[in-house]
Amino acid sequence: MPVVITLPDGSQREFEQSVTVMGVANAIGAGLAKATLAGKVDGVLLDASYLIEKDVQLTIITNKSEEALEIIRHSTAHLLAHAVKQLFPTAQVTIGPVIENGFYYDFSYEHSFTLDDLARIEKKMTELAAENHSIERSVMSRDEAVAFFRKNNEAYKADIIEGIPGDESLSLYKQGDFIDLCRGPHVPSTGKLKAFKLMKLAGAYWRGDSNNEMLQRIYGTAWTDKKELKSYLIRLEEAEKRDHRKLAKQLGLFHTQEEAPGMIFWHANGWAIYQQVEQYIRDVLRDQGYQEVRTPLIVDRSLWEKSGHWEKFSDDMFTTHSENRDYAIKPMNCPCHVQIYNQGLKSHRDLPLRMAEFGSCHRNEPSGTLHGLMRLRNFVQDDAHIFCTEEQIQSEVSDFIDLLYQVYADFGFDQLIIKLSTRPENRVGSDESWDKSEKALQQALDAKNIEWQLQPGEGAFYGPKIEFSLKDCLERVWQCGTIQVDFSMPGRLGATYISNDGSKQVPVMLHRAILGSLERFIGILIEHHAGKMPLWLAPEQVVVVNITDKQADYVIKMTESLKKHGFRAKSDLRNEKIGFKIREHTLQKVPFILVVGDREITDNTVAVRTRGGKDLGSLSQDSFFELLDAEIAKRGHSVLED
RNA sequence: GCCCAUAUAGCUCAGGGGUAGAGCACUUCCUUGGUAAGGAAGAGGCCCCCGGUUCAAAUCCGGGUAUGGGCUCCA
Repeated sequence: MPVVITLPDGSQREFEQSVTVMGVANAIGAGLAKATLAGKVDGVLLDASYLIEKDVQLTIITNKSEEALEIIRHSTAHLLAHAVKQLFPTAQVTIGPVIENGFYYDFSYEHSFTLDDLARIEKKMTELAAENHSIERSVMSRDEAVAFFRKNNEAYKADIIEGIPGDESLSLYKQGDFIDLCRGPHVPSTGKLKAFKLMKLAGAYWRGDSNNEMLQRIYGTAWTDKKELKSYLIRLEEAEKRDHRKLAKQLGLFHTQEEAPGMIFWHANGWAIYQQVEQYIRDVLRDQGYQEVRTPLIVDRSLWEKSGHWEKFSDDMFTTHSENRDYAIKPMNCPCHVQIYNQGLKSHRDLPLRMAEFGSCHRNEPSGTLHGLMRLRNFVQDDAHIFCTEEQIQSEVSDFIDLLYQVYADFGFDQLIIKLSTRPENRVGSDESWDKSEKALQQALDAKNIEWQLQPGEGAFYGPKIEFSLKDCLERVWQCGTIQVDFSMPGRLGATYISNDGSKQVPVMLHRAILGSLERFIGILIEHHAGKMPLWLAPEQVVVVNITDKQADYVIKMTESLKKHGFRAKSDLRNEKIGFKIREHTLQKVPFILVVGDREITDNTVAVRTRGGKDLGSLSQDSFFELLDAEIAKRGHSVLED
């Protein structure tokens, strides 16, 4: 039967009979055929070997196509498994998906792979690619496939297939003597895979369940050509230079040590940033009608039993005792806030009541999860709880989201990842309340045209939540802000208010944080700015340097004047050449360097240089102060930056 | 918590069964130099901790701890 193929440019080609994607490419030209990786047939990605039997729209996928990378990475994952099976025949394959910038493959193998093995595997992959094995698709029934993989001692694969409905047929891909179950599509032959690199070894639980065996995961990256690969590796290297732990050492921000794992020793420079952030949020919250409070660090176990945390999280809480009483070091502030709320009778007229605290919390996080400033055992949140009625949830959530966006913009963030997590299986509260509050959260997001992802079943046991996340320098996602509805705790801890009909009611509680952990937020902030903090946050804003000893008095006077005006400034009077001092302060990322020589003294000015190396010329003290004030007022919206 | 790797001077790192190495930083001296490294000399080490093997361990082996990369978890 003749088929008509419509190409992306609208042109049509007619074939006498059914034709493969590759066949069409060949008909168009040998060059295209050589470049063909796969085809998109009526919008569906399929192998180049796919036989077209009816009239279709066809896009030939080559290296230049948007879809090429995914296919290449997928095929490279297979190439990895192929190589591993050749070198380690008793290793069992499991799954090997494509991820951002690459792929991984999980293996079960009696011995641990070493870094040397990794190099050997990569070499074998290169060989297999050079041998240019054709990659052939075939189809099996589910039961055949199970039997096939069982026979080949691939228990994991067989398990995966057994989970697939029995009436479905499955596609298998064969390259050389390696056969894997796969949906496809794949490149036509291993020779198409030219730019890949194995990146790291890691452990990963079978089926993502920590009760299961730990498999060995090999991560790799793959690109359309060597140049792309190289530029990716360079980008990675650059990103690693922005690591907040590295910058913390270089800039003297904080340190950690063995005696206090998961806790931070803030140095003067880091603490200056921290204080700016905290004070900024404090001002914002006060303007938004929050009251700031302070509650104890250590609280009797009985309160945590009442709140339900003891039962669920006692293993993760630090405890202490004295005079036959057990205490927990608080892992969160909310039960204490309810205690403040409970002092004195509350009326519906008091609601919404917004209570904030920069409370220091401790959680005994598992050792393997600690990570720089991002995941700690001691952290401070810009935590607050809003006691309100169910009717007030929506507007409180809406106001909160507006506030959060405003704050993030002030810090220079515009890319947020937003997720809505809904009711989990184990939960408290009526379905009606869940319906209402999930809807309130969703509507608040939708009303602002915010893009968000749904995470069904991922809510807390006491209510649904919205999470606001940012990425670190290596694109890892960290939750920062959040707003959570809580139906449970106010009731458990006896919070009530008198409603307008005179009856006692239990308020709803909204847990909310804009930045989340200040430590984590500052970590991301450091990476986001690569250590070059915007002027309002910079630990040292200005350094005044003399050229020779002659200008020392003028420099000291200038520095004092800067300090008096509230700027963070210091003098550098060391007996060093001006170039040396400039280099040092530039590397320390001080936003402004003021150079004072005899000329400046004569003219009563300062020569202003930015850390980006820009010369702003000689300015009078007043005009420089104006420049600083204007720049500070812009916060993260600055355009002057370097 | 689990898997893998790492731990040497203040920092970045090299080395390796028998006096511990470099660069930068630091101290002192010389130098007073106009926009990213002036010169010379000097000082600096529980080679993460605890065991074992060995005539001898920083080095090899075992166990801890911390850190890094993942996985799981995250009120």
